[in-house]
Amino acid sequence: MSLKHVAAVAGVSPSTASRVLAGVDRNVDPELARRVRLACDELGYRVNAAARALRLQSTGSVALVVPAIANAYFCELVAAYSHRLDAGGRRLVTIDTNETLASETRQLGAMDRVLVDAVLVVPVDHRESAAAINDVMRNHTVVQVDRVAAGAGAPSVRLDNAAGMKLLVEHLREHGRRRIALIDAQERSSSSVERVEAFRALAGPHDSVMQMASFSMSSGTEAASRLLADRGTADAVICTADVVAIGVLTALQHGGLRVPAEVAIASFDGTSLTDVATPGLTSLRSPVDAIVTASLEIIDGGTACDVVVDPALVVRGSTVVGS
Amino acid sequence: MSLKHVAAVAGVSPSTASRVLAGVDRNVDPELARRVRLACDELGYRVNAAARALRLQSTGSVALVVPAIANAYFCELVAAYSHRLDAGGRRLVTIDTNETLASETRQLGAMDRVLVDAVLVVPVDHRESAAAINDVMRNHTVVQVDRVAAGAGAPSVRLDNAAGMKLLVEHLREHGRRRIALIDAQERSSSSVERVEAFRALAGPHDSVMQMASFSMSSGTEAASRLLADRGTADAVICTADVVAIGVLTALQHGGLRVPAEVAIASFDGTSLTDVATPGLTSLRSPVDAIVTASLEIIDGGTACDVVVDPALVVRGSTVVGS
DNA sequence: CTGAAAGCGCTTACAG
DNA sequence: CTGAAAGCGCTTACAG
Repeated sequence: MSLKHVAAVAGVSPSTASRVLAGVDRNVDPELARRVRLACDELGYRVNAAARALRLQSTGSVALVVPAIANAYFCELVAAYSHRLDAGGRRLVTIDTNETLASETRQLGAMDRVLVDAVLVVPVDHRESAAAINDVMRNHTVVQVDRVAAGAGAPSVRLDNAAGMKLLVEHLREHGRRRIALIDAQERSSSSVERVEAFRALAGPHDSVMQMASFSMSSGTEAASRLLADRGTADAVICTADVVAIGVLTALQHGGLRVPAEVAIASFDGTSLTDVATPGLTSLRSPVDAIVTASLEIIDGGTACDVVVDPALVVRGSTVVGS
Repeated sequence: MSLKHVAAVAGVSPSTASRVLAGVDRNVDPELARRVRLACDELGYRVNAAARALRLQSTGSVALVVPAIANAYFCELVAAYSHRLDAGGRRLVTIDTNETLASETRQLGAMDRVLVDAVLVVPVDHRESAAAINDVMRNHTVVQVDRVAAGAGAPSVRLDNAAGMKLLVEHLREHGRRRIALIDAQERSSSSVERVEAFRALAGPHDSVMQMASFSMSSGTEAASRLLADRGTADAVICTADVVAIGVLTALQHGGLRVPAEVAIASFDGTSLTDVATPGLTSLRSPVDAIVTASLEIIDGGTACDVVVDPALVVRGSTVVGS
């Protein structure tokens, strides 16, 4: 099962066997190479990951530590990183921390059992996540993505949440909305903190904030039932995740409210979910490709900077009739 | 950065330093232990994953290779495995193969760069995936989950798809449906093959099958628009994924069809998505916990058997008024 | 072109 | 209780 066995069967030294398998060093007698490959097939040999990584001091893998892949936005991030790394002969391993600090701490603490060159992390908590992140940094290149933890020494790539919120609120104001309900979740995440703060700064006396348990469609339906309970309180809704917005949209419609006539709905993220509802969902498209590019550049280039990317407002029928 | 440095700073041998850090072997002079821990903190030392794994011949990690985490069912699987392993001091690393054989082959081929003890794989293709799976088996304990590939030598844990389809069809028939449209995707997956085959065996002259591109809500909305185009063709829909069913349900309602009065909708999976729509979605609840338990038992026990689990029909308002 | 040797960083019998 | 030594499986200068 080891290279030594293969070499023995092929009648060569481990050095030669290694050269053949690595594909490096073209200068190997074709006949010997053939024997090595034959021996591999016979023995069902596969190189040992740990030994190889120990020797090379590198792996081709990157970890992405996300709070919850059930959130469509993180799904999109996973897909984008996975695709990009795959194209470059590397791979992504995703680790879910279930939006809990305890699990995040455990998972980051155990990164020394996972073979990766770098760690991309979406911190669960805007304060408490710092310790675990600083810990992983001892061993790994780390980049904070989408969210940050105060006191964490890792570079970051994130959205300009304040600018995004401003785009959404101004868009709704332009269309006459004066009673906007912000529906948020995971209030301990830095993005929530930033968004809620930006919203309050722009809010008028009739605007309000509602906190839900999680970024999920069911949070959306639950928020909608509260909204329906005091019908008329809100003439617009902003969700901090489009997966929530989809739930809100369909549930409000079922409750008999006309969208956007009676209630306008808009959200952050702008994943492909914005297409599935009727009407389409006005959202803030996150430049996922730019985020992926910037964070991988930090990892590969070793430059430790903080990058802020701009969202773009995409107007659809959920806020403006016929869009 | 290595244990040798730590030992040097603490004024002990690497052996002693290792004993202190591993926590094993309580018989270490408390004073030496203190010095070792101090040195660790000072130097920011963290154990090297590759070296440790090479020495111990084991890691505490398990890989789950899924076709697409955008499918809510796989999200649920990820969450369940992750939670269970986390509780046992192990961890899950998830790898997405994007429902393509090429990516799956690359990812499985590169499992020798990822540090895991075992690989749980949901094969993309019911035939072509076998080669890559047999390859990984050289190095790893492998279990096929949810789908299988013909010719793959790995044990498997899966749903009784034929029984599930029978439950759904009979339920719809009992409620008078005679024109059932089966909406499927990923027809090269073993689960699709089994489900479509079971459906055809039960199908009458007015039942039909529609194949979509992917398991996503947008596939559902697209399928719905086709259904609406020839209104009256179907009086019931079975989706092979509930994420698709949610798309179908909301889009059909927007198209003016009453559910379940004019069209009944039911699906496989039974994830938490079944709650978010109105009416609730009748579905075949997959026993995710049983799947997780069975597959981890195979991994841990080393027993190589094929396990088939039974789905349970959960009736909601999408097929029977008021359920 | 090929092989013997060193070494990646760790852990654990083994001897003291 | 502690340390010197061996070895996990691989790769790559180095010498030939």
